[in-house]
Amino acid sequence: MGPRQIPCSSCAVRNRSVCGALSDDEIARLNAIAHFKHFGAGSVILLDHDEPGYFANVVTGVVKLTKTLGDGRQQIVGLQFPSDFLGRPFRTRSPYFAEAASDVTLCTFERGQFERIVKETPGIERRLFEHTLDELDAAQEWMVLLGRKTAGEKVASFLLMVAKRSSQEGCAAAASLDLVKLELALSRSEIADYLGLTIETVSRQITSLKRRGVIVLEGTRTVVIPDIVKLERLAEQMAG
Amino acid sequence: MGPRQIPCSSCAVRNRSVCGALSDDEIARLNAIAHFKHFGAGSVILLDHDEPGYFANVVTGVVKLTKTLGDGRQQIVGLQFPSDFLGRPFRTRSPYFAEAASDVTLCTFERGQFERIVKETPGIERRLFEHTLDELDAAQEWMVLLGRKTAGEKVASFLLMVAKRSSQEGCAAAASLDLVKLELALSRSEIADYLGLTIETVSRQITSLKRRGVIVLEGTRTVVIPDIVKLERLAEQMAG
DNA sequence: CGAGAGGTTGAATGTACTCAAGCTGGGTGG
DNA sequence: CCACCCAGCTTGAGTACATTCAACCTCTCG
Repeated sequence: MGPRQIPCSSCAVRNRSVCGALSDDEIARLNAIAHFKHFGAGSVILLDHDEPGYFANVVTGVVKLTKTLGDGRQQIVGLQFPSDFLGRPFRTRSPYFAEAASDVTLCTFERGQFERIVKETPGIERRLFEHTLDELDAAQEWMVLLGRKTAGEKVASFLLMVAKRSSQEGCAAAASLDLVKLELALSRSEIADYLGLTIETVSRQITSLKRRGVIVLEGTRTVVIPDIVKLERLAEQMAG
Repeated sequence: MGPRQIPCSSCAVRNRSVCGALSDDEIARLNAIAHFKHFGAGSVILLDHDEPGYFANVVTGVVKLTKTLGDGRQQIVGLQFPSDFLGRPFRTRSPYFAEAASDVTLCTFERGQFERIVKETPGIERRLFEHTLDELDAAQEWMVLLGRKTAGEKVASFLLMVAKRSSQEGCAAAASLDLVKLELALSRSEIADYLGLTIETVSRQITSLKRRGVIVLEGTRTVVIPDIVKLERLAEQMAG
């Protein structure tokens, strides 16, 4: 948990994270308080209703944000990929439970120090604001999925979303759109909690996509998408 | 559409809106560019994918924010009550369709002028940020409802949310919690679009609540809640 | 080789949807 | 003043989609 292992200049998420578009001086100040932290798949990052000790950029891996009802029903309300920012500025309590969906590396900033720097550097606050707006857009987009899409459309939309976020990581290399290959960070049960479905329904829909040749499975977590346009059509109108 | 008809000092939403906690100077600058606009129930406030000409505080009435799928399926992704802020700062295109659910009064700020003032007064940007965080919280809370709650729980949760937001308006007077009376701004069809249900299901659930004495209807849009605690229980576990 | 977690598949069930008819209240015109 | 109309809402019957319950498969790990 020592100081960051790599300089910001060679950080994989430097440009897309809140650190993007900051001046050298601003970066330097953040760098001074940054510490890398590693979390094994399944480990808890942030407790519900807890006061988080730090903010963080996701550097590698996927973090899932979960809300739970009194009787145990769960809903994943957000997935964070590399370059996403973890933590609510100006809020003392976390509204969700954060857990490492895969092995995760975070670039953390101790709460008090971070808030002090933010107060003095308006550029950072602006970046945080933009990230929050992105999160809001994603949440409202997902509301449409949860409220109005069929199980088939939900699963197709989920695969598309993962494909898009994953291809961002490897720069624009995978932007060719043909023959996308992706690794699912989530189990079937987690996918179900993200889509508002049950495990069995998710499994059946994935099988159905496989049978129709829309996707090819290698094992249970590696998905190849031969024709992403076909999948896109299925994400909005399952009939097509 | 002239300049604001009332001074900020006597504005009904002054304290809770983005104008709250601003200095006299900051308020004065906003006031200088503020214009009231009225919208009849059902009229369009903002087109999907459009570049909005202004930002605004909701002063009276309710604004609904809608997203639509290719085949016409709709989902309301947000409801804005008095003191809520309309418009995405730093974004040029609106991600949703905004419509007056009831008669609405907005306190508008012309886009360019507003952005100039925001740039010069960090206090305002901070307030906008806080409002965006509230919106994100609400969206994620609603994701749980859409993904994991039953029809009965959804309708109960909806009534509770309206009760809470409405009682805020009349100060804390209605905070007594006993015998809450509220006016629904939304039609059954709009409630359905907010809850991810059909008209018929919403109607049946409301009827069921009525039969069980949890609510009393006066006409179709006025709801009396004799025992709000009972409704709260139904919002999380319909069995209870 | 056995155990167990994660995943798939099958059959039966149930919740919410669809389709359809009927009701209610406000507004209009005869 | 009443009859009529229409939109919004309610109610009913049948259906479909996703869920539940259960069995089985498959891989990994000890």
